[in-house]
Amino acid sequence: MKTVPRMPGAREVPSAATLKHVAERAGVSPITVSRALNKPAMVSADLRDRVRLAVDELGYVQNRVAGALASASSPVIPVVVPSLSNAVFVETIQGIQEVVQRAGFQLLLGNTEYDLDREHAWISTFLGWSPPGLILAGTRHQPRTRALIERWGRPVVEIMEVGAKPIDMNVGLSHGAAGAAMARHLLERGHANLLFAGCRIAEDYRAGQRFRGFDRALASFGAARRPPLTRNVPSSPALGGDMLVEALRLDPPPGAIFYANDDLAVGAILRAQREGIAVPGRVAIAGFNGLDISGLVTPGLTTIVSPRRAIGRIGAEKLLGAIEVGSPKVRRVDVGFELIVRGST
Amino acid sequence: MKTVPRMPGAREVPSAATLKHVAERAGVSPITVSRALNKPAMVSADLRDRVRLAVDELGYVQNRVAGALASASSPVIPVVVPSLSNAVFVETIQGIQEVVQRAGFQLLLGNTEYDLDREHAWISTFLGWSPPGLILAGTRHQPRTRALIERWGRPVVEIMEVGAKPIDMNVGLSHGAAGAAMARHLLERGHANLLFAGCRIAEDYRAGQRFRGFDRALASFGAARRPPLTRNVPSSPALGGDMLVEALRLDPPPGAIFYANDDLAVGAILRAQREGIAVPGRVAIAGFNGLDISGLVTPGLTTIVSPRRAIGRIGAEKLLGAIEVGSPKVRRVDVGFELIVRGST
DNA sequence: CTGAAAGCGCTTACAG
DNA sequence: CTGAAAGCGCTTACAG
Repeated sequence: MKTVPRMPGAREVPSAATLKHVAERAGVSPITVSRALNKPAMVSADLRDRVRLAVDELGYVQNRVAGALASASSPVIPVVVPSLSNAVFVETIQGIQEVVQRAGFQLLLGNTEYDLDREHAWISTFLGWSPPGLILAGTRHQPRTRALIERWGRPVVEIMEVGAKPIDMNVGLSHGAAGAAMARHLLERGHANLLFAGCRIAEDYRAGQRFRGFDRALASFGAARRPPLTRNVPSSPALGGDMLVEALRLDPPPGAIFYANDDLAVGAILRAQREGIAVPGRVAIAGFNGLDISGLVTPGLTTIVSPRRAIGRIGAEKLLGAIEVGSPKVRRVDVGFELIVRGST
Repeated sequence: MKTVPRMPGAREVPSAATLKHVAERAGVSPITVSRALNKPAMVSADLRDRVRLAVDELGYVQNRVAGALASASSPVIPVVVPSLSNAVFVETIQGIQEVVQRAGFQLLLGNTEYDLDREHAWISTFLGWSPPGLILAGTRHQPRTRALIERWGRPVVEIMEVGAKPIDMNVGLSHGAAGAAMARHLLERGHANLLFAGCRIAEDYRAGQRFRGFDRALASFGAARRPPLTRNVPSSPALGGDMLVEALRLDPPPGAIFYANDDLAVGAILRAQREGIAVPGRVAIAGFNGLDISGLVTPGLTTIVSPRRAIGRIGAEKLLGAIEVGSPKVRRVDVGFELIVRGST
């Protein structure tokens, strides 16, 4: 392989074909090659074919970095999420991926592990890539993060929950309303001493919003309220089972448990089954998210379906729309939720 | 906000602080600012502090694109996987993320949906980002893809299965050996008429390797062999249940079913429970992957644990090692697997 | 430990 | 529909 000579600004790297080489081979200018590749409609069919041929012959791979520097915009969409352990975020990312990939963008993924300092670091790094827009899970950020994004000035979509004042656009659902809906359902079913159980509900503040919506609804119905049962480790089915056992030792024992998510709730049902705890006879169990497996356990899990794939898709579509034609009229989309009642309550 | 004047090569964009602005403010040269940020050890503590201060005052965000172009290398690690629906790849990605993030790299994620044309497209695009290395799930690629990567010449790790001839480095396990181990176990338990059940085992060729290892082992033990039960849709717990029902209608009905993965197998156990099918009395059930939930269903699922998080971690570590100090001696790591015997067999 | 010069490989308006 | 010139914001060796 050829190497470029050592000169100021040069590095010792096998020299790959560049636009210039393709242009020479096709007998056109580099500009024409650039257009044939990026805006084929602007180039005559004849030249387009000659360029295509030269590209194939040379095995030319476009240098996206140079393109991004020259155009001050990269074909990437950064997505910042708080966790990958939770299937919800993975499915949301899939929804985003579906849409942005079709539009020729790549996904840059940042995982904050529910740490707002890390969120700031990710966003700051990502902005250095000159992306045309940004997708963030959540509406809670540090003030400096918000300031950074606002100064930056390009389109942003905050997804998952609908929040008080979005930075730009916002797609999600009301977790407070979801919690309230579950409280009403459990009371209507005649359960008493309702308990909320979740993990890290300070960091996972959407779970906290569900708890507060749940708790306020209990108050409004005049039902007994109690503090949530919490653990400071990530959710898992095994933990949901442990928390069930712990909850049943409380005095009075809960007549129903509303788990912060289906991972926990499914684990509770499996544990109940294993230990012969009657559900919902002794204790009713409900979850949140509507994971596929919630319908397969016995009894089936009553849960609330969060349309997370749709959140990803709609969020990405709004972002792409704003990138292409400027920010839209509708800044907020509440995708709602659906209560699915099954045997567990 | 200020905008730059319209000139050839310039775009109408609010002008953000650049290295030059930071340099002016700190009273040093841009080179020094670059070093203070990227190689702080090369700069005196005094200048480092002045630069830091200027950076904060101006809210300077490093332009990674320009840095990548100048240095012919981006701080990104592209990762190409065949699916995100499968928890296995998500956990592998988490293992990779853990390691590369600590080293200051970002993850570029490509999902091929088990389509090798899309794999080629992703890799081709990713190479245009000048990454220092590449992580690919799988060892099967189109010849043109292999040629592209080999010409490129930087470190590559192929993960998931140990394959015949890695492009560069390889971390995974032998899926054939895993299939054989499960066949031996089921035969030792006295089960007969063993059946393999999976989805899309042509595209998901690692599942195919498990089947072939399983099938060859049956042959070597003189046990009855039969074609696999397959479906041409993605795996899911619900589908595993359906396939159980279908399998039991075969003549002769299987004494044990080895599912291609735990998603299917867990679904089969839940369905068996719901329909009162005795496991393992009427039919034994086994899976592959060792998902957490496999230990929580009743009966517990016999499965093979694939150390996927470790595969991600080790793969990323090998890649970073090769990026820093050149390709290592050990090109292949077989991480092995573990058979976990529970009540379902 | 610090700096001046050159260059990375593209794309952007403008003119034709 | 096509092209010449300038510039994007950094980093790389080299010299001091």
